Amino acid sequence: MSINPNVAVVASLLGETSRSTMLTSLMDGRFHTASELAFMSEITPQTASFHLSKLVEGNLINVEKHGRHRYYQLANKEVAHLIETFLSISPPPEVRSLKQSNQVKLLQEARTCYDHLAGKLGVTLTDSMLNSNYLEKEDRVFIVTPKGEQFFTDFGIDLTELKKKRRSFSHVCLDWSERHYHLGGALGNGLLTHFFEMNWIVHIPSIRAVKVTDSGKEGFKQFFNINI
Amino acid sequence: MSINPNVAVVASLLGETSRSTMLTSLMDGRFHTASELAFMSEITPQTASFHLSKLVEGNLINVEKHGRHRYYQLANKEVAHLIETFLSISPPPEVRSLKQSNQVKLLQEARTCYDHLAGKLGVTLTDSMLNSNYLEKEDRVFIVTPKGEQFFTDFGIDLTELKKKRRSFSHVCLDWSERHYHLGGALGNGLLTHFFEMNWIVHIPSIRAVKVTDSGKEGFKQFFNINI
DNA sequence: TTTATATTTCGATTATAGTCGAAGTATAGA
DNA sequence: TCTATACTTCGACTATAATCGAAATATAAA
Repeated sequence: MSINPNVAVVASLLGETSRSTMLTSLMDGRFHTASELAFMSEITPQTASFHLSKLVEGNLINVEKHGRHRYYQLANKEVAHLIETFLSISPPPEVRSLKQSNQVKLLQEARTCYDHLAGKLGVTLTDSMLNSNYLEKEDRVFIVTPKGEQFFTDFGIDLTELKKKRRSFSHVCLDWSERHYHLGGALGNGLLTHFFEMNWIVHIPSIRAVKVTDSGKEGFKQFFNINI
Repeated sequence: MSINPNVAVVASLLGETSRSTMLTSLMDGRFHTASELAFMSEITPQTASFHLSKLVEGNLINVEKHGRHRYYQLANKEVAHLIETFLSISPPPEVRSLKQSNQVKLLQEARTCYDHLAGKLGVTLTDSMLNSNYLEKEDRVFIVTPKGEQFFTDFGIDLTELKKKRRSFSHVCLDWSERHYHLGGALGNGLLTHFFEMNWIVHIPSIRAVKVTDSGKEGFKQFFNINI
């Protein structure tokens, strides 16, 4: 029977890898569904459900039910601030072997973040589209300019089709390893899918890293002025 | 293989009750020995040793070896700030029964903190001694005034004896439930011991709370002008 | 209505962290 | 030198948290 505030109660919620991954994913300030969070932290929906109810119980996140989806969000700014403090003092992922060290390098270079492109390639690509005035950043979303509409259509992306999808069309996604944002949402996913279709990038087995192929190098240079 | 900073590594160190109690105890900014910290978190020295090495490993605390003692301290201001953030958002200890609720009330009223008096009584007593000019607060220690030396001697405390002890003579101890400081160190312990000897206070079994006896009520009124 | 998808609940398994007793090392003090 | 104290290491035990398969529930889509 102690009398001090129980620090361990909240801290233990953050002290588990799956939960801390979920919370870090929620640091973009957006709503995420249970399945998204499960996928991002590489656990089954059952386990995610288990963790999410703990986080709700502990007042670290809120949930809104819409149809069969549950939308989760960080509970308040204090929680976001707490996680930010942790992110700033926490060590980068442990590297115990040459293999892991190489994997980290590959992941830093180019990887998928949920269902769009992240890592240095993701950031560079987003910057390129901003510089070319295909996109304009507005707070937490990216707006496709008229010039951009033309470009994406020519490039082979069906914007009308993407807009139909019942999900965020185009939003800013924060990347805590690069400490910079990149393009997410349906458009981010559309581009990623198209890069795979055109064989510009290929999956690297067992991790989320992707590798730019020779034709990809040409393509990124020609269409986005990116040298890889 | 993730790429984000590993929040869970640090958080899990805080997410265990014994360790968070130790860290909270270290929030007074002073050095504490392994045995002190073991006692405060109510675990054996072996278990404390186990936890303390984890905390050192995780760069949350520092250790200095002097003779057969190990002196532990929070590693830096960032750590202190982190724990402070947690203390401010953490819930008070869980109360699951009427019995526990009563225990919390008793602990709030008067209890021992390591080896001196804390709770409302500890704070009131310290305030009284400051108001009567027996003590003067200077940063993190209390200075005994000439008037205070006279008082403590008359009261039956052997200051010369207490000063001989190889420990802090008189320091400020922070109390996170009262959010206020009180007297700790050899003098704090000397007073506590004397209160027990004179039967002003008695232990309440199984918790660290103490109860003021009838003669204690008279005594505190007469010597310290405290109404209980 | 039927089928597919999102999520939760239940039950069982597994891994591991916290715990302490026993024994060891190091230092202080007599 | 001997004894007491402070602390650590080792080994074993235990409780519990994270995990997932299977199955249930709720909603959307066809």
